Amino acid sequence: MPFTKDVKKKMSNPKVKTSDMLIGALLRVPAQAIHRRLVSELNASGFHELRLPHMAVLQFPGPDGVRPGVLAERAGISKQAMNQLLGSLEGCGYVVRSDDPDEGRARIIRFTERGHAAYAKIHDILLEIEDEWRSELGLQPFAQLKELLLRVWESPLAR
Amino acid sequence: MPFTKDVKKKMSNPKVKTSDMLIGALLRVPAQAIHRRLVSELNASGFHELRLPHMAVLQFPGPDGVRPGVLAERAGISKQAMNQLLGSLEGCGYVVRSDDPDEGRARIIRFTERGHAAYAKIHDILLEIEDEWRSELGLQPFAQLKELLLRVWESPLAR
DNA sequence: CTTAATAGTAAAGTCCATTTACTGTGGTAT
DNA sequence: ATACCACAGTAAATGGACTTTACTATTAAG
Repeated sequence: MPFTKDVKKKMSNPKVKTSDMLIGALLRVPAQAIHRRLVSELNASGFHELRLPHMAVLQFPGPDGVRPGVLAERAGISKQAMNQLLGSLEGCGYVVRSDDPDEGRARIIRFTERGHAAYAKIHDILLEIEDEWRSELGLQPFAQLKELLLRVWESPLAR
Repeated sequence: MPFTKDVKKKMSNPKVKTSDMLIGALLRVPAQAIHRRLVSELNASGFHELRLPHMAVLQFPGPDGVRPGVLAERAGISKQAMNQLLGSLEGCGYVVRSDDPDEGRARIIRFTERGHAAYAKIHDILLEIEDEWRSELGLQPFAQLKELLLRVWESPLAR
């Protein structure tokens, strides 16, 4: 009875100027919204074990064929934390940890069928979100936004 | 089926097309980078108690004069979680929780001097980051990027 | 063969957030 | 007015997630 499904109420939004909003908030809020939506839509699609932290593993470009240490570095968490997440995902049947045939001390993450399905679903949801953004912003401005963000991605700013 | 075959091993792929990267990753990576930098620069500037979760409180437009419940809603966490963070910040001397003179059941968060200093520092760091982005992208493209993100902010996409 | 470096793992501890439950205030309808 | 209910905030227990510290196993260098 307490805490009904938190429905986002209207945040009273008095006209804001570009100069008021700093790039931190401008990036953070929509990124967070996408993140949350990913999890809730995945849960609704039968992948009910997946939680927000698991997204650190499923992040682009995905864990398939990658070593745990690399995944940890990508996500910006310790190897131990990543290993725990991988254990959790392995327990739910999304990935398997197999030995690297070339290096005895290394392991390699592989998707299971279920893992592949979840990753494909994430891709679908993201395409869906892109469609919404495209119709809200317009085709050309949206392309421009992605282009600008890609320039950021390729620069040292994103490190 | 992973959605790209060519970049699954190495991130060092030099030429990436806009269509390959989805908006989720394009937003997430720089937002994360900013977040981490905020914490580490704050720590280095004498605010050594501040951790990543505390940013949920210090997020724009800040907690000064706001009620706990509103802060919780902004950050997308429960009132209890927010209350715990506020308790932590109060313990470190960043904020105080005072009673609302108008409504007996409400409380109001106020910055201490130290809190104001930390918030100002965050603002400085963000301005610093904006400068870097501006010189990397160019003045006009950067303004365009912020303008586009502001349109997203004002739309239902960011909810 | 010894030593050092690397990849991964395990256990303990800490920090954070959710669940559940409670107090106190404000409004409203009988 | 009393009763009732919704709302703002708080508190304790629980569970989850990440870090620190420490360990094993493999590889490479001397």
